[in-house]
Amino acid sequence: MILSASFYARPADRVARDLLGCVLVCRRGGARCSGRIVEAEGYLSDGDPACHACRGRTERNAPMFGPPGTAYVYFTYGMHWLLNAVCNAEGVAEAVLIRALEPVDGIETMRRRRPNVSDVDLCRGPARLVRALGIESPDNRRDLTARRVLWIEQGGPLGDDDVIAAPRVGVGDDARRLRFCVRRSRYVSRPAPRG
DNA sequence: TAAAGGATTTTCT
DNA sequence: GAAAATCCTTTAC
Repeated sequence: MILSASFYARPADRVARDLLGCVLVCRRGGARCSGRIVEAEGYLSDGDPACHACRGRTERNAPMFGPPGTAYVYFTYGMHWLLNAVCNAEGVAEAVLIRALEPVDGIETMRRRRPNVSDVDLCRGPARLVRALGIESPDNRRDLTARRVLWIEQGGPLGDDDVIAAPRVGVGDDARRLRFCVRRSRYVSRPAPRG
């Protein structure tokens, strides 16, 4: 079952937790790839300096102000694309960064897209999973979710030991807020959060 | 195994 | 002009 907009119409920290175990599906170029979400990070609108929208709306972060369930894909560090799911009510700029997947379908396609990479590393990292799913393209700025190129399906229940809730230190020494990061035990993008 | 540094371009101040 | 929600390779231990 594909998650509805109402699933995302909540604070990003809650959505991040509930996205664990769900399956992210991407259909591009005739190939269908999917992976189970094992790490996600919520960015709240309430003064988080690491949130792209903390200084208001810009051309880049405009999708964050859109309806819940919108895909927000942006470019950073000169070479990486990152995927977010927009959360909370329309006009409230919150999102969940998808940080790592456990590959489910289309692994051969992922291997072609990421040659010379071990299976464990195919989707272990927010930029890595974007490459494995083939999301990088000139039409990144469009609403991939609404166009049904990209969607997230409901996952199975998680065990108590499956979920790790860890605060992540914000960007810069003056970070005033800890973001909420949730992970499962395998395929996490980093061994442990700082702080 | 861990740490450090380079790659590279968009965005905002 | 500086910083950025990162990744990959090299180097050191």
